[in-house]
Amino acid sequence: MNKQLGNKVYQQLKCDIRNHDLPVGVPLKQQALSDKYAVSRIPIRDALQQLKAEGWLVSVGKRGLMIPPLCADEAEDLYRIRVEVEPMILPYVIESMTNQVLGEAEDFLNIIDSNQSLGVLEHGELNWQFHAVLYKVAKRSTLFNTISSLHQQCERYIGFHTRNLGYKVQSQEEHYHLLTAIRNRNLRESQAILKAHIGKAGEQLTDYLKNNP
Amino acid sequence: MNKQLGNKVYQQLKCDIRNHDLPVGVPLKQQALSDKYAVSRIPIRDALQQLKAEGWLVSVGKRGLMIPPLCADEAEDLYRIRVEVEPMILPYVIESMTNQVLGEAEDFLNIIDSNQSLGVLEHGELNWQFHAVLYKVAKRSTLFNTISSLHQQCERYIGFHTRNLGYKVQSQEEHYHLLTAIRNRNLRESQAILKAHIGKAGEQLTDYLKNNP
DNA sequence: AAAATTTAAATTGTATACATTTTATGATGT
DNA sequence: ACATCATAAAATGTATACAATTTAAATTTT
Repeated sequence: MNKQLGNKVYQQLKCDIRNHDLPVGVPLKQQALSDKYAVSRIPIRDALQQLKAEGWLVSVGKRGLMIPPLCADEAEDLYRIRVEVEPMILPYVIESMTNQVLGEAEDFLNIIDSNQSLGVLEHGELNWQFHAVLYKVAKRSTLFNTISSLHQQCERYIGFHTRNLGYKVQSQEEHYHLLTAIRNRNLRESQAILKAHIGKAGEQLTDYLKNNP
Repeated sequence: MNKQLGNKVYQQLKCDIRNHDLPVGVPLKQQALSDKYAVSRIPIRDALQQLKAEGWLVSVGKRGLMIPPLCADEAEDLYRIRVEVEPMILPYVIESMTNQVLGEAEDFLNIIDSNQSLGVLEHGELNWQFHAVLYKVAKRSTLFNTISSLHQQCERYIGFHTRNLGYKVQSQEEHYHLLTAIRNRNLRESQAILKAHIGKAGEQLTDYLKNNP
């Protein structure tokens, strides 16, 4: 299961969708993509199907696949689910936490702090890396995969609220608090911080989307 | 996006996996499946990739895709997530509920009651139909899709606890209670019933799996 | 002119053939 | 006997070619 071209197309398309470089709501044509990326339609189809399975594309009748329009309801649902699900992994995280992993996580935060003018995409990626490195020590693959999937679905929306300089600063503050609570093996507090962290981001994003239809 | 053969293979494979008719943990060979179903490898690959995206198959290194072994931790995580997520849709369900949908849902329960000796597969399907018809009126596609995906991932595990005759009776009782609470537009009670309904099933299943390694 | 039917173009699905990669086998050397 | 490397076999990834389906256009009919 090592699709080289298929994977390349998959990555490229996902990147284009994240950057809003592709038209929303119109069906993608396999032929056009085949020409654009200079590969046959087989790897194109592989990439499209995978993107569909992950929610980056949705079918539009029998006409093909399209990039779904951004939707306040979707963002609201995704963040509200994350608020409930992500804290569920923290007991296992705290149970198995090591100093090495705490260090790795802190490194990600420092990288975000030091690079003042980070692109929206890079910031989102580093943000996920921070959370992921903590979640991974839990060794609960199902919980982790579910959380990871939710994060992926949120990716198209991040950037609408991370553009505010204010958000970035506050978000980092919450990250450090979370890290401290986990280091102290304080489950209740870490869960409360994470809940608030996700909930706040979700509310800001949802408000923005509702006011910019 | 209308794969006729691919879809047929997908359905058949999923059915075989659900019925535990296929060996677990060994990589599937595209060639063998191509011979078995008398179609080329292209639709086979489509089906495999879709099944992988939905968690019915997982990669085993670069050797291909295999049916993942059943795992108590996975069942535990899935049900605990469902306990938190599924009640989230009930406010919207109650808000938009109609008598017609209530009737449809009740029909499904009656079908389960009347057919005394229902196969595990059919019972699971009808059970989901009951929940789905209620959830659908909420018109929250993201929440619904997430719930649906979680249900799908649970499907391989159902049957381990639905074989007990006792469970079926109790489950139906809870279904009728849930329906009544929704009919009365009683949000708190309906959420409590649903939470308990899922939580109980999850515990029974997890206990069974932990005792039968 | 509007609706319905037919025809042509475009698009997707599938099969076959080939290329590439991976895995297994066996030879070689120490 | 064990490890290492070379070779062959198997399996997957990709391209091209063809078939079936769907969409659009054109024609006919009322």
